[in-house]
Amino acid sequence: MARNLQDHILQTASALFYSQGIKATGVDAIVKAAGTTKMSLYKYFPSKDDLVLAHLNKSRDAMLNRILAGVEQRASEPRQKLLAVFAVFEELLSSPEFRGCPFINASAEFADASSPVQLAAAEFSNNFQIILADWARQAGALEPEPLSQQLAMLISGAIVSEQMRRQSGAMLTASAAAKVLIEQSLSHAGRS
Amino acid sequence: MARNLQDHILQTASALFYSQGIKATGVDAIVKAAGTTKMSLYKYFPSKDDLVLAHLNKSRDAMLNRILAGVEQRASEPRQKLLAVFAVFEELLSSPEFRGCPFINASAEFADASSPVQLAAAEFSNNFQIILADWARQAGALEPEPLSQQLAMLISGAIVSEQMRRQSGAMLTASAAAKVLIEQSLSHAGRS
DNA sequence: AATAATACATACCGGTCTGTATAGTTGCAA
DNA sequence: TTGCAACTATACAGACCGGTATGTATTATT
Repeated sequence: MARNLQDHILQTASALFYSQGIKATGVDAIVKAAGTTKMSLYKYFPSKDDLVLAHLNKSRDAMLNRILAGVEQRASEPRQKLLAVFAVFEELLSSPEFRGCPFINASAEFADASSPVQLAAAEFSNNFQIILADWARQAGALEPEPLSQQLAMLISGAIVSEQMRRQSGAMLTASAAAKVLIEQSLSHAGRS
Repeated sequence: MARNLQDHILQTASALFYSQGIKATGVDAIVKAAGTTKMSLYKYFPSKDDLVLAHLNKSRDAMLNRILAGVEQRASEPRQKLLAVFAVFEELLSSPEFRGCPFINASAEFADASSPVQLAAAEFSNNFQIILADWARQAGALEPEPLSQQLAMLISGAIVSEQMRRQSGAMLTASAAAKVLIEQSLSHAGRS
């Protein structure tokens, strides 16, 4: 299954952290689910915090890769990519295992603003928005940053909406709003 | 300060729950901060869960009242009200005590979808959106529900964006997007 | 066959969690 | 003055938390 024990522990912990929450998941539960012992876990991850950060890094990479791959197979032109992102997230939300955004959730669980967890969450948020801004720029948007931030907010909002009330069709409604914002932003660019 | 002990305990707990997170706040900390004892707390709130739900109900009322009052003093016409909501939230975000939305955070802390906490979060989300939909309807929007959902998602998205990266100016950018969406929605209505 | 690395088993540590039991103190009202 | 209710004080129960200590079995390398 897993190439080595370290990866296996991280994968098990990651699934539990996401599905049950980080603070709600004890080290004992991780060890039991992974079929190993605390000693082995603490050999690879000196503390639970280290394991949590590893989980967030892993989730960040997985999420960004999934977004990039999903968009790449759906669209080739920058403008279409901006819309394809919503289709990718629509797919994510429709999974029964969906439990919100790992980073939004982590940010809510760790209140301290100077926590490494908050930093990791902010890092993902930044990376994601840079990707959107690049596409917006390539599409010819006059002001790519505001547009990309707006699209990111629509996606975040749809995620938390769907998290609180399933089957609300939030991402489709968000996608419709995105269409309007993109069109308006690019038509402005065309005029200049 | 507080009219009676029960209210005082609830108020103290509410502040701690919001600023530190619910699971991160122990009953002992609440009791100590309120200057009372566990026995008194458990007299009025049979369990911590009851206290948490009371906190969410209190927050829901406070939030809805603040939104309604803030909008009322900023705008009189429905269309302006839809925009005034963003100004109210902009004010909320600028407070140094801002720590995100109590309901989004609670929803992230309690993973179980059937938890009463999730239900309370969904209830607030519903109430808020009904208010927005009413205004959208009064403003003459052809499809008030999608528009109100989109505005709500922009607000949620701006909240979590600001929570992860302070001073990002998210609510202002969200407000600009709202202007476009409202205008587009109402011009469509005018055509019919 | 000797060695070293890897993982397991089990018991334990101090501390914190929610919740309770028991006893003492205050203030007010009949 | 007596009685009663509200509140306080403190100690404790029982479970769980993150993390550690000690020792053993398995496996691969040399």
